[in-house]
Amino acid sequence: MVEHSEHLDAIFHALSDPTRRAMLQGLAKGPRNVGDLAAPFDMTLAAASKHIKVLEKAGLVRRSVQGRTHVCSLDAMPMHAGVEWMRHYEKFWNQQFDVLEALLVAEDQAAAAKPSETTEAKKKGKKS
Amino acid sequence: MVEHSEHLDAIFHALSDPTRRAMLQGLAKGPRNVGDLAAPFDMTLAAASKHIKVLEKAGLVRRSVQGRTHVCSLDAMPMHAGVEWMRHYEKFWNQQFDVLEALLVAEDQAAAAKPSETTEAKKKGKKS
DNA sequence: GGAATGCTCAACCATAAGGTATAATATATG
DNA sequence: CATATATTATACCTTATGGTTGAGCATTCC
Repeated sequence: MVEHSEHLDAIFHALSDPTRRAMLQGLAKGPRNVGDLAAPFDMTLAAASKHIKVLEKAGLVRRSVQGRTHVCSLDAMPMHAGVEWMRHYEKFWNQQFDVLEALLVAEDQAAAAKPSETTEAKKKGKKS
Repeated sequence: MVEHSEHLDAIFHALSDPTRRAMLQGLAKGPRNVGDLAAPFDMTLAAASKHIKVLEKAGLVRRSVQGRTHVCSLDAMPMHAGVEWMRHYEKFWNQQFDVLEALLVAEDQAAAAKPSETTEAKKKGKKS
C-alpha cells in the first residue's frame, strides 16, 4: 500500500475540527449551499467559508457554482484512506476488547462464587 | 453513542502529522523508549518528545517511566472512535465504488462492441 | 439601473503548532 | 562522588489556524 502521506495529513486535519465534522454530517443529508452550511454555527460566513475550503482541500467536499450560490456536496471517498490506515491497528483494539471482556467475566464469576471476598478472588488465578 | 467531540479532535489531530503516524507504526511492533522512537526522524529529541506528548494526549500512547527511560506503548483503542465516526460515511464511498465499477464495466462493454482509438487509450491509462 | 443576496478576498489579530537551542532533572555507571 | 545518559522544561522563532471586519464581485430581483 502506497503511503499517500500528504493526503492523509489533509484528511485527518480536516476531521480534527468539530465545526468541519458537523458540516460533513449536514452534507450527509444532501448538498447544501455555503450559507445553509454556515447557518448552524456561531461564526461569520467568512469563517465558515474557510472551513469549507479546508474540507475541499482534503477532497471531502465538492463545490458546484450555480449562479451566485455555491452548492457543496459530500465526497466521502477520501475517508476510506483514513479508515484503511487505521484498520492496520484494528487487531490492537480488538485485543483490548478481549482483555476487557475476560476481566469482566472473571469478575462476575468471582462475585458469583464468593460475593464477600472479592479482593482475594481477583488476585488469585482463575483458570479452571 | 455519545459524541465525544473533544476526544475526536485530539485523535484526528494526532493522526494528522506524518511523524506521529510513523511513530505509531513503530509502536505497533512493540514498546519503545523515547530515544528509539525519535531516532528515525530528522529533528531534535525535544521535538520528538512533543509529538509523543500529542499522541499521549490523544490516548494513543501510554508511557511507563522505568528509571531514566520512558517506555512508550501503543494504545490503539482511541482509533476505534475515529473509525466509528467515519463508518457513518462508509455507504457513501461504497456507493462511489459501485458507480466507478459500473462505469468501468460499461466502458469495457463499449470497447468490446466498438473498438476505437479513444476507448483503447482509456483502457490503457486506467492504472493509477 | 439600482438594490439586495450569496459568497469570496484581503488584511488583521490571537493563539496553536512544529521546530530549535539551551537549561534542568533524574538516574545509571565508573 | 563525578560523569554520562535519557528525557523533560523553558524560552524563543516561524508559520499555520481559526476567527473577525470590511471591501469586492457576480448574480438575481424589483
